[in-house]
Amino acid sequence: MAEDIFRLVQRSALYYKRLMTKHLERFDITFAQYQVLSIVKRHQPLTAKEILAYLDSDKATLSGILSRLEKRDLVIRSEDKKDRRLMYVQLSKTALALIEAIDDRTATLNEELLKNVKNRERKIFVTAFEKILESQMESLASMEKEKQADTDE
Amino acid sequence: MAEDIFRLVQRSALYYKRLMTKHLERFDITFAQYQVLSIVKRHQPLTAKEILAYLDSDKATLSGILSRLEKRDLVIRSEDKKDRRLMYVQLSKTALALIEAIDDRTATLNEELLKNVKNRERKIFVTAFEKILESQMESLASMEKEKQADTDE
DNA sequence: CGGTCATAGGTTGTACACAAACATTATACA
DNA sequence: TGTATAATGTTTGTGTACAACCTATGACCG
Repeated sequence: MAEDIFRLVQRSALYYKRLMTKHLERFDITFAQYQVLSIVKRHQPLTAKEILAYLDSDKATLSGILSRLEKRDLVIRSEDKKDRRLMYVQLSKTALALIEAIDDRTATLNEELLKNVKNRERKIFVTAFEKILESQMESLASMEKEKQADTDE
Repeated sequence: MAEDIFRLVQRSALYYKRLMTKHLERFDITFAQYQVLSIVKRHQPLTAKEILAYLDSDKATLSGILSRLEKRDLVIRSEDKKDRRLMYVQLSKTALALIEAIDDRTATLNEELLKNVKNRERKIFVTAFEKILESQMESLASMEKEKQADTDE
């Protein structure tokens, strides 16, 4: 039972990623790139670390994504004059137009995917999901702690 | 709203993968490898294609996973005498013992993650999820069809 | 039989997830 | 002020997702 639920989650996430990938194909960007560009658009200018907080992804991964985006002139990286460890990220004009063009269609697609789920169900769905997420985060944290203890011996 | 729901799905899938990865670390196998080994254990011997049907993953990905598992003597690949295109996969004795050791703990972990979600909620959750999955599959199929049409011109 | 087509699987190339090691710059504090 | 420590990002290496291409084999049909 519990196992089935997590299989559903995994599967749905996989399908969603595939859908978005196909959806974004004609704009020639990947799902991960789109997510980064969306965050940047909403909060720019912001640092790599701040992007990570929104996406909770990994700095190594993000670094690669930003490099590819920069190479294609979709983002501009510039360092902070005061704290030179910081990298500020901004969208290029091309990217801004691109994201705006995509966002509408994405919203439509998302609604389409939920068309058979009634509002009442959605609420319960979200509530249950939030509880699961919380447990997952707790579990992750306690596992990290264990590992820490192991490393310290 | 719809957007938030899919963010939840993505996030939960990500966390689950991280959790399982940490959980499996000490057995020195990855989540994907564990999934493959589990399927094989339950249905062996079976062909690569059959594994794909259970996991709905990709043959290229599976091929790599099986190669790594074979190199570590966790699975045995052998071709069918009658139809020499087919590759049958079986677990080694080591792998069988390994999976049995892991499965119990995994079930416990899964239940743990759902401890705050009541049975009634679970049912609605699963129902809603199945509807979403169905829409996702439809959407994917129609996108594939579009692409097909484009290719054909 | 021979030719075409379909099927099972592997190979290659790009992007991503993530751990681990690294470089650079800030900060704390003796 | 100097030195240890922390914080921000990049690099490198392994495994995975997936498209596109390739190989070998089987199936069908004239």
